[in-house]
Amino acid sequence: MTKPTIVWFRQDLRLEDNPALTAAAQRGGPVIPVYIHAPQEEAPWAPGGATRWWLHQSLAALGKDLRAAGSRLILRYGDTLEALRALIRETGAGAVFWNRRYEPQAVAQESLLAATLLDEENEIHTFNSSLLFEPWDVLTKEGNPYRVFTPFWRACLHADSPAEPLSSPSRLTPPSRWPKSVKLTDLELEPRPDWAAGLRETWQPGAAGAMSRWQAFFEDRVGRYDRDRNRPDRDGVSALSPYLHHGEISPRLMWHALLQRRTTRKAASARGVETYMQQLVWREFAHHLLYHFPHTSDEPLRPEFGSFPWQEDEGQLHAWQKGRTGYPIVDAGMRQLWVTGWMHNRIRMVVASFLVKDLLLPWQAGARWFWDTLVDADLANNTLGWQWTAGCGADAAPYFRIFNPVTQGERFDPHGGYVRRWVPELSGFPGRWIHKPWQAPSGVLNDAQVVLGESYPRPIVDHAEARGKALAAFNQLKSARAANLRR
DNA sequence: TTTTGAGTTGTTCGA
DNA sequence: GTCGAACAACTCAAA
Repeated sequence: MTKPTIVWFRQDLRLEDNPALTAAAQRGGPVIPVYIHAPQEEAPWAPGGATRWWLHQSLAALGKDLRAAGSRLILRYGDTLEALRALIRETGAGAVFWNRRYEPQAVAQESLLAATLLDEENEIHTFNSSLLFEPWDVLTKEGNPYRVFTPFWRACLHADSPAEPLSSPSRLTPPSRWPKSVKLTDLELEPRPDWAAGLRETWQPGAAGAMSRWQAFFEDRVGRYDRDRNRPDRDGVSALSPYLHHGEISPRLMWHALLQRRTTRKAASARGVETYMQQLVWREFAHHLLYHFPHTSDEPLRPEFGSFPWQEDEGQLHAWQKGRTGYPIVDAGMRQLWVTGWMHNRIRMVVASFLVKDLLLPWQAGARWFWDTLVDADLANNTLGWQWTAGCGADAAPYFRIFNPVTQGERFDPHGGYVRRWVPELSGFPGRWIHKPWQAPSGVLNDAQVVLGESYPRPIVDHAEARGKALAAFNQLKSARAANLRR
């Protein structure tokens, strides 16, 4: 009789297209699904508050899905190696299967685990469930990792297609006796005091929620994604990022559906489909970059940025975090993040540019805040996004590209619907002034019952002035580098 | 080895 | 109001 196989779940919280689970099921013996909560092993990037809330709901959903397949989800906490050893001992399992992760801490942890477990005469198999391509497979002709998106994108399109998605195993053989599991609440993932009301109203974590959101997006909206994706006042994006991060939907499943749609549908929707595929490849790019440049979650990819004259200002950082900068589009984004654990991508760029270029605060401070507040907090995506904005990353925005928060607001939230939704004290403001209330005539302010500096803040910096300072700071960096080169 | 073409997402200024 | 140019070189990837 085949010994039991342990399937160690992490960021692959689904049954469909889960290679480790399917392979374990195909061995024919009992399958023991387990999740081990060990945040100390992820330091300094242990899951933040919003992610932990999400994880709690997702583990509940995964447990339910496993029960429907005749199985269970065993929960443990503490040291991962010890937990796996204990399970092997308790169940007589002879093998541990898992889907790989690609972040530096996870890679190091996995190689140590694999070596130890192999040494103790267990069978180990690892799989790829989260990426379209392996980071070591997409390389330039020189054999180096790509640092520019467009050639990376072309290389992905020309590479062998990722494997077809696997269907869920219909039934998982249970062990003769289930090992003990702690209760989900024992993992203490949910916040106390409970601040998660906005998250609950916004999201349905878990594979079922992922699939219904994906299907709605794929049927109705992906065809005009190229046009609608920059409009935070519309439902133009897929909002699948938290599901992708936790592996509740398979990027391969999405990729194959998109590829097929691109070749069979008319040209009008092809552009939307391709633009969305590029977003999946950006996610891929981010993961490959962090794999190849593991220090970049904390340090700039371009070393000269190590001497950038970042400021330190707790008050301004706090105003940014809480959405009280006086720039409505920035404040709307930061409050959407605080309430829902998510922010529209266009607005992420706007608030990030504001932190880094208007306030000259270090991108790491922004990355850390996002890490704690986003339900989709993903080390690779977060790192790429912030380094891109700051100009110190791969294929980064040139330093003189400084977003004007008023222009961005007027262009992408032209009627002010997004601002009114998230900044209720401006809900009576007319569209013409909503992105620059400090310029509004006093009659407009009176009608909207807004007293600047009281009910809504005045701008904490003057953008034109801040822009000048940022350009000067970047110039300083440039001359410092030139001096270094001469030395 | 050298050369060449190209690079997610912007803003401002002046004609 | 609209348009093109300037912003500033630099690095990457491929031929």
